[in-house]
Amino acid sequence: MKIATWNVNSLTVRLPQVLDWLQAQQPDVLALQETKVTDDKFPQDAFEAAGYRSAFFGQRTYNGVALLSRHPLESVQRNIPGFDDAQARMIAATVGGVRVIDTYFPNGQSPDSDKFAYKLHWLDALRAWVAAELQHTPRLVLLGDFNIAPEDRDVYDPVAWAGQIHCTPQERAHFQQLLGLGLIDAFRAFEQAPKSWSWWDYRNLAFRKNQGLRIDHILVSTALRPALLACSIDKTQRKNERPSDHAPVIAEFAL
DNA sequence: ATGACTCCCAGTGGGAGA
Repeated sequence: MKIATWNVNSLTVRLPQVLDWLQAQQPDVLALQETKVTDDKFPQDAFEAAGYRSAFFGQRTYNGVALLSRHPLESVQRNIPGFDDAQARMIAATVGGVRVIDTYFPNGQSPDSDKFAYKLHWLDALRAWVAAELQHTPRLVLLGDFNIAPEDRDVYDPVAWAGQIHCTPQERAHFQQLLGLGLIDAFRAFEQAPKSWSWWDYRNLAFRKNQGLRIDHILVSTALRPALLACSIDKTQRKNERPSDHAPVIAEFAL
């Protein structure tokens, strides 16, 4: 079983690439972020023709998440229960007995902004809910665009980024608290090349210079860890003519 | 370097992203 995540930065713009990628990679589940489409405009038929069911939760202009799956999507949950949120940032479903939680963490803008306070509150709510979900379904995957670079080795220039958004001690502490629930960073469960990123700024020829951050993650519960076979970032997508600024991350399981 | 790019909604510019 192959489970992947990809921030597509507008599904309207990226739909042809997503369809091509599904065809090439044949993931069982693909979690999308920043779809930026309302539910009435979600391209459900195009995915169905490609062999994928979908569950989606979007809004105009910003945010928006969706799950594509070759298998039935059960117990679909949109946004964090009990957390009043005007932004579409989470969708979860159970696929083959695995709870799959697709998240688009708030960006946070800068540590002194209201958006940063919102990010921290959102993280509190997410952690509490994921803890409860783990009790209910121990086989769980939490994946998506976390907008957190967990360690200095996940940042191309850790000195320049020290204390900046994505790299603040508060955000990194939250990431560690998520791991503390009984989750493993799938990418770091295997040997990886140094300077592995999942996002590169569109500006400054950042991709060509390999100046990026690793902020897209797949966290796997301890109950599912024995089945985890591999985890990788697909950099080839960034070489498209009109790429997303994020690359897909893929985890493979013996399931 | 106060920037650079891309997307969106807009409308001949500006906000947001990360």
